[in-house]
Amino acid sequence: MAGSRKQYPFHLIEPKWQLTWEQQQAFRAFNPNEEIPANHPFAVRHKVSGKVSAAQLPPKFYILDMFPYPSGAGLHVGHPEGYTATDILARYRRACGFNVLHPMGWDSFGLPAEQYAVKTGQHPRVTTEANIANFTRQIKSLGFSYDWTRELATTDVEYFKWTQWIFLKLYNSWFNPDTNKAESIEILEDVLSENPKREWTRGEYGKYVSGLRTGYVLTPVEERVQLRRKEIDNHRLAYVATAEFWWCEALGTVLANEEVVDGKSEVGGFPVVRKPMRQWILRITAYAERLLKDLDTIDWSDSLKEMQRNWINPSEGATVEFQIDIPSPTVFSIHVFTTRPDTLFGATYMVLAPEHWMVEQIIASANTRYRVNGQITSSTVRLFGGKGQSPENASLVEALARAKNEGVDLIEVNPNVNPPACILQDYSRYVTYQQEVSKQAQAIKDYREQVAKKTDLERGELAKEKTGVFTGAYAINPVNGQKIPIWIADYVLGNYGTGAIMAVPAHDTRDFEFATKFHLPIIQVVQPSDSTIDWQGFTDEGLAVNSADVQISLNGLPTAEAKKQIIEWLKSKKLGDKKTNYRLRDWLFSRQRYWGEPFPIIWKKDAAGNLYHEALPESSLPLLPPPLEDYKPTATGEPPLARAKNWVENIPSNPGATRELNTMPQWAGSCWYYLRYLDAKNGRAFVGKDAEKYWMGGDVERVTNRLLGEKRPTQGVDLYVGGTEHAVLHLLYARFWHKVLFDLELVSTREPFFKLVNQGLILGEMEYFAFRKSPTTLGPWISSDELEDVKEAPGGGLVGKHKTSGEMIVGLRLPNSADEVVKVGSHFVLKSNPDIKVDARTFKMSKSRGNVVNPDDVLVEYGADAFRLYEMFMGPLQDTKPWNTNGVAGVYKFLGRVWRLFVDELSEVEFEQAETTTEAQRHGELLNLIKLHAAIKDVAPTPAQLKTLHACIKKVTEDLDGMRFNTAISAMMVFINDAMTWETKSVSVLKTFLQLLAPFAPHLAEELWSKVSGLKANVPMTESSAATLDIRLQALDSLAYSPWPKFDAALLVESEIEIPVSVNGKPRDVIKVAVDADNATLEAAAKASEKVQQFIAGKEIKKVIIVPKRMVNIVVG
RNA sequence: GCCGGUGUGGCGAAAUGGCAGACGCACGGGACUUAAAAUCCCGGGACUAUAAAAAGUCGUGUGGGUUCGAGUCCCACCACCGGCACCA
Repeated sequence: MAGSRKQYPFHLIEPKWQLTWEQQQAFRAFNPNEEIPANHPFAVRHKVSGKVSAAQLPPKFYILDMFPYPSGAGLHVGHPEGYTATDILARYRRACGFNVLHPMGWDSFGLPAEQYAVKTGQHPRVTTEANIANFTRQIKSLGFSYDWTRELATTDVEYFKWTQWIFLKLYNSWFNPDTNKAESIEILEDVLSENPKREWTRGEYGKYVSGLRTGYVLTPVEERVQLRRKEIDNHRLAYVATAEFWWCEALGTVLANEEVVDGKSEVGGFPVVRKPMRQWILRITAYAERLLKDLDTIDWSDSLKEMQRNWINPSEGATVEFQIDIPSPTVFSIHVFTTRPDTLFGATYMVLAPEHWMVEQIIASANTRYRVNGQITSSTVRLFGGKGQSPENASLVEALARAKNEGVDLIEVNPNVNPPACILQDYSRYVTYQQEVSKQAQAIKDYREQVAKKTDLERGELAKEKTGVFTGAYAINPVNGQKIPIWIADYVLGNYGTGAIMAVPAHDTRDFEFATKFHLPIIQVVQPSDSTIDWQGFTDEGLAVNSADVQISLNGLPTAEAKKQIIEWLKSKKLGDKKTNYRLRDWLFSRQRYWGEPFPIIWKKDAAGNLYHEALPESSLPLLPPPLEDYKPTATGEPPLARAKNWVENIPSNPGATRELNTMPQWAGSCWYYLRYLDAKNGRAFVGKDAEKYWMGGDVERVTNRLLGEKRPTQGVDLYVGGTEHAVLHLLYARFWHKVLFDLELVSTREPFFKLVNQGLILGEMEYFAFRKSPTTLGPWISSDELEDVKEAPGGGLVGKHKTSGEMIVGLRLPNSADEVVKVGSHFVLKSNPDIKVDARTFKMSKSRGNVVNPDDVLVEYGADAFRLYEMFMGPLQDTKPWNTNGVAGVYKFLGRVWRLFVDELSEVEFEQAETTTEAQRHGELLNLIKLHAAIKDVAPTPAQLKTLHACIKKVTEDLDGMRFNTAISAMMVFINDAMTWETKSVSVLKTFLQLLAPFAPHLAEELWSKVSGLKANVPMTESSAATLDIRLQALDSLAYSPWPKFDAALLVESEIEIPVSVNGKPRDVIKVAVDADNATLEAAAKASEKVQQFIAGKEIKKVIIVPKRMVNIVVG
């Protein structure tokens, strides 16, 4: 194809129209009360200008792309796939009369720019801006109708100022479980304050009041302040917790889980250790239920919704409290979560996660003893809750009294409950316990160390065998009083449920494996309905057996009923309750990076020396990152920001305080960018209220989409298109922030994205592989059908197992497949040796494979319109599909046919000659040399032409509504194939066709539109100045804003139609009948057919099925 | 293992339960040309049969079922792709 003659001068047409659109600001979207210039095509089309209210504007259509990370590699062919789809729909909706918002921006914080900065010392902003410039050039060269006045980058100071502002909103809010929404933290502050502004003692805030205001009256003031602060901080939507991370001493940095392989750093293979670090976390789990439920209100694909559901993953079950059997001063009971409370009778042991806080308590409990003889000692008081505690507590007084009376000599105090609880224990039992636990203490310690070294992967999918150790302690099964051992094992995760389980080995696969390995008892409590199934390891539902005690019996109950009854029983005994657990974890929100939004947080010390955090006021935003010379983390593992000592320690408003050193993750900026587009230049708010209401459809009056005539409200972004890689994280995080903003009445819709479509992946071109024995020594060829389990091999080839010999055979890629491969029958073989079949397959595009297609190259050769058209013609938007350069040539040829339908060949030759003799700058003017084709005339179209046109309008319109771009394009090809045969071509028909083509190939359509429009000088002259007139003329006849054509069904009606006739369901002939022929006529015509006669002659006709206008089926015996 | 999706020519694909393969690529043939490119026209599911045409049989991953009629609906299975994965 290279070097061949151009199908049409796209190299001149495309820049010309891109410049025109930019100068006209043709695709600017207007907000309510924004000044609309009278000569803008939007003003002309909708007859509005000046400042116009939301009610006077046409209905909105917000169509959004997932904004890209501007990487150094530039645009990938996958980006324009989604962008073209949204652009086609934006242009279509604009033609339909909507006020279309179609913006673009940059998700520009990110690791690559920072890594480059670490290497070179250059500020990441420099790289980022260069990359944005390159992306902008590439995207603009594709002719998308973005409103560039709303462009934003998450790294813009004026943008991340508001990202920080939203963080402050999260920091200053808490989730009230009673109202099921976020509320201002001020409410909680007031509830807990010594002198509340309101009386909060009753209603939903009662528990906080009694917990902190009345329960701690005896503690000193400064401690009360501290406790209150702790209570408040523990409720914020943005909170601080200490979590463990992989720390690599040699690299001086924290590593992500994926960067750690086999306990060593992926880069360099240095040792890594788990290190606890202070982190910011967002309380997304509070929204788990709403994030799950509201999925039902939005129009996303099932698979996408399912992915989100899986991620949140609710499981319904119950919590159960197990008392610890052994005397211990601080541990009284362990709570577990189970989805099978009905199997409680089968719980034969318990397992704690190795990192469970109670494990330490168990070890510690063996090393301390508290013995009292009815006397208050200093240690009793310390146990009780620290200095200042008073022995006046009723529970303690009573316990002491009983200890004296009953001669029991040990008191346990649990200060973890409020008020502290006391129970009596037998000292001799305690000693036995102590010995047992001490024996296990070393094993526990060793095991925990061993587990800490494992990666999540090793702990999870790679774990072949269960491991664990006995703690020495026992618990009591509440339902039957059985004493069961407490183990620790890493198959129980610390961060799910309560971090502890009741093990029911008979009916849980994992517990069964563990119990088998460690010889723990296995008791059947569920009977499978099919008695041939072994009950051991049976995890399905059945009937409860062996599940009775004096207090309750579940025997004979089906699982569902057994669950219900046991939960009721647990509830009545205050030992447990129904509970839904979510797999969703809180969102770790801080990163040890430079190139991210700094937290508007400072750290202070109170009088007692306790560190606490405080938010900076909104007025201090934006908080800029300090300039640095070295972007690496410090040697002590502090984030890079710690290098800016002056910035960190010298805070004018807060002497003595220090700044938070972490930054926000890349997800932060992308959580709300779709809101900023609505009002991108607003300096006073993250988004203006009117703009937000109009574009998000939050105004109740306007939720019914007038133009679409749909009853369903279209709230939020009307269409959001992007890749599946963001199916979970980005889309979940953004929904979470949106819901918080909704609760705080900062946005007016519950969900951000009403309709969402995932574009499919574009794979590389087809590659062919031939197999041979020992390829390095050019061994004999082996046909691919002699192999099985053929897989991708490192290095880009394939490897498979020989079916008979079992030998591993390597397949090498054939670099010149067109020359080396030929098709024979249903498969490909080597040209040089037709007995050898080759393997043909496609791969993901990747740098290492060398199969990446660069859009710039395609554009040079075929132009933007062909590129756009091809990406849409490849197949359904959502499907994964391989790239095929020949396919681009195919649609390019189609555009050439469109061009040749319109233009005069001689004038084109003239143009081409002029191009060779004229200097390059003046080439654009030469387009005027090209004349319209002589066959195009201002005449009435023939009925046949009208039929072809209206069939095309119908198909394209319906396909656009259904986002079936590939079939819309084939409909246009059908039109062109037909139109090429017409002797005279009506301008009106061709103009209408250009309107259909315009969303897909806007440059070519505009160029031809301007040419055919010149044919009809139907615009009346006015007295306006020449310049205005020129713009007005353009605006009046703007293709982008010309109303979308409507098809006339009456024109599509045929007088005669062909319908198939089948005999016994097999099609035998086609008959031509009048369109309104009745059934009798159809039947007669069918039977009269000669071909049909051959099959029905002499046979009994049992039945004739007639579907009017569709088919006739004759059933014979 | 669990969940979701997809299986149709050599390839990308199309078909409200009603003529399977529209449209395009690749391929083959022809026209134009000194020639090539470009363009225009024609032909392509497999098999049987035939000089050719007509014709027939089989065909939408596999096996069943519903129906006058199934790529489409139902049941079971297989393969591939994607997500989750010791989540109690």
